Amino acid sequence: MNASPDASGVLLDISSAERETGLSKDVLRMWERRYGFPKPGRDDNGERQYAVPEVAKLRAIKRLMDVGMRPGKLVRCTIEELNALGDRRVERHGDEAGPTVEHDLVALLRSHDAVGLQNALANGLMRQGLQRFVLETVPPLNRAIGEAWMRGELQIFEEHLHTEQLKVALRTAINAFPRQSGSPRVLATTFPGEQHGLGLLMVEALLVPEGAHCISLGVQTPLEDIRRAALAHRAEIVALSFSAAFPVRQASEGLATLRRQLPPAVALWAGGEMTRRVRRTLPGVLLIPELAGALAALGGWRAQQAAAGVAT
Amino acid sequence: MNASPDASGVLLDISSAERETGLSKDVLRMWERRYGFPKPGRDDNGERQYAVPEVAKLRAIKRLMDVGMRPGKLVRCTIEELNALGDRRVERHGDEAGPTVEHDLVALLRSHDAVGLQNALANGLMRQGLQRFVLETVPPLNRAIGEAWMRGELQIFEEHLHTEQLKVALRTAINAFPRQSGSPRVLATTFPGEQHGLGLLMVEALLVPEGAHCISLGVQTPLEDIRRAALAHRAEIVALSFSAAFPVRQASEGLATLRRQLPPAVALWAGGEMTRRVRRTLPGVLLIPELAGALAALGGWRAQQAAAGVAT
DNA sequence: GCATGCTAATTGTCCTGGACATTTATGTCA
DNA sequence: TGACATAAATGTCCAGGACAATTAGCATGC
Repeated sequence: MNASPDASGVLLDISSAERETGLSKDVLRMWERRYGFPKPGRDDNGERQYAVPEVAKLRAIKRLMDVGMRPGKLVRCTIEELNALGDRRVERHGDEAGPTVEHDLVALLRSHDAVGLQNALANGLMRQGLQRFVLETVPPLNRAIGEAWMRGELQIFEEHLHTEQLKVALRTAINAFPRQSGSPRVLATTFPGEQHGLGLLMVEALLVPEGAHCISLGVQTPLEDIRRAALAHRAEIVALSFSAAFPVRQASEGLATLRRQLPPAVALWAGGEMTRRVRRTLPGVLLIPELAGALAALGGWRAQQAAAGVAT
Repeated sequence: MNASPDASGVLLDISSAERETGLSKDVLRMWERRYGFPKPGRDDNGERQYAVPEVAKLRAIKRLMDVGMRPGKLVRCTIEELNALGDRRVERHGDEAGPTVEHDLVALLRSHDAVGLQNALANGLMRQGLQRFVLETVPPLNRAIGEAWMRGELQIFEEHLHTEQLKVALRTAINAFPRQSGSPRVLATTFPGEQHGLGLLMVEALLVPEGAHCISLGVQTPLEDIRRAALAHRAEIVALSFSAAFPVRQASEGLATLRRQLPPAVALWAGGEMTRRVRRTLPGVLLIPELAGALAALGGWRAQQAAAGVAT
C-alpha cells in the first residue's frame, strides 16, 4: 500500500492526509493546483505522498480557517507564523485572570495521570456544582487545551483522553439528577458530519439541573430522523451542537430545512463554536454562541410559554 | 443548494448520499458507470440527484457488503431481495431460543419510551451483572436492532437512542467499580474512521470487573498517537474495536504498522464485527471476533505473564 | 460618515473518463 | 487435494474543466 521506500509511514497518501487534516481530497488537490501548497511528492505510481511537516501545516491552517480566516492568505505563511496567529487569538481571548485551574489541569493531562485527572475533574465539579463547572471551568479548559495542542505542547491522544474523562465526569454528574419527567422536553443531537458530542453533554448539564427533560440521540443524526424523533418524543425544543470545524454552509442549509419540517411550535436551538461564524440570520432558529445563552434561552422559552398560557 | 424543484429535500445531492450510505462519492459514481446503478437524476446544473428509495437500496447493499457480500451481485437485486438476504442471515444466527429479552427491548424502543428503556436496561444490568449483561444480552439486542432497522421496522433515530442509552447504562455500571489501579493496563480506542465507540465500552465492561485498568481514548485516535499513548500510559495491552463497516484493508494495514511501532512486549488486540472478515493472519495481533474472547484473552495474557515470571 | 448595492476575486464541490493496484474467483497442473 | 497462474471484479487516484456560492472591495447615494 504505502509504497514508501522506508519502513514506517513517514509519508502519507492522500486518504491519510484527508483523515489527518479534515480537508477533503478535492480541496487538497485544488490547493495544490491553485496555491502550489501543499506540494506532495509522488510515488512510482504518480500518487501524492504528503510529508509529515506538510500535514502539520495543513492542520494548522485548517484550525485557523475554523475560526474564520481565509485559506488564500494562510497558505503563504510559515508554520511559525500560523502558530503565532493562533497564539494571538489566545491572548485576545483569555488571560485576563492569569494562570488558573485550567492550567493545572493541562499540566495533569501532560503528566499522563489519568486517575489524577479524573479526580481533579470530579473534584472541581463537586466544588463548583455542575452548572458553574460547565460554564466557568470547561470552556477555558477546552480553549487552553486546543491552543496547547496547536502549539505542539499537547498530543492528540492527550486531547482525546481529556475529552473522554470530561464526558465521564459530566455524564456521572448529570445522572445524579432525577430524570423521570420534566419540562420542557429537549431533544439534543448533532447533524451528520458533526462527530463532537461534548457540546451535547454540556447543554444537558446546564438544562437538566433547571428541571428540563433532555433526550440525547448522540451525534450524527440524519435531518429526517431529527424531525421524526422530535415528533415521536414530543420534543418542545430541538437543540443542535456544532463544533468550530463544521461548515457554516451545511449548517445553515440544514437548519433552514429542519425549521421548515418541524412544527412551528417546536423551538430550534443551535449552539457551539460554529455559530459565531454565521452571518445570515436564520428565521425561527435561535443561535446560542455562548454557553450561558442556553440558560437564557431556557428562561426565555419559559417566559414565553407562561405569557402564551396567560394570553389564551 | 438543493435546487430541487419542490420544497423539502426528497432528492439528495451526492454529498448527502455519501453521508447516508457510507459509500464514497467515488464509489457512487463508479457503480453508476459500471453497473448502471444507482442512476440518479440530474439537476439543471448536471449534478446528481439521488431519490430516497435509491438511497435506501444503497444502504441495504452497504450493509450486506459489510458482512462480506460482493456489490456486483447485490446491485442487481431488488430491495426486497436484499432484505430477504439480510433476514436469512438473522435466522442462521440467532433464533435458537425464541423471542426473549431483546424482543421486549426493541418493542420498548419502538414505543419511544426513553425513560422506560433506560430503566429496562438498568434493570437487566443489575439482575444479570455487568459481564453477563454484556456477553448475553447486548449482542443479540444489537443484532435484533440492526435487523429491525434493515427491515424498516426501526428508524435511525431509534437506533441512536438505543446506543446512547446503552452507553449511559454501561458507563454507569463501569464507574461503580473502583478504578484506581489494576493490572494489566489496557489502552482502548479505535482507528481513525471508526466512529463507533460502543465496542470500547463493552470491552471495558468485561475487563474492569476482572481487575484490569482500562484507559479509553474514545474513538478515532491516529495511529501515531495510539503508539504514543501506549508508551505514555505504560499500557500492557492495546485494544482496538472495529465495527462491521470498517474496511478490512485499512484495518490490516494499520494493525501491521502499529504492531511494528509498538514494543513487542505490548499485546495488540483487535475486536469487533470486522475481525470476522479478516483472512490474512496478522503476526503479533490477537483477533477477537467473539466478545467472550476478550475474557479468554485476558486469562491467556495473565497465564503467560505468570509463566514468564516463573521462568525468569 | 455610514448604509447599500454592485462587481470582482476567492473558494469549494461536482463532473468526466482514464489508469492502475489489489483482491477474489477460476482454472490448471502436479 | 493443494499450489500457482490467470482473469474478473472492485476501489482509489489523477487531471483539468466548469460552475455556484461566498466574501471583499469599491462606488454611489443619503
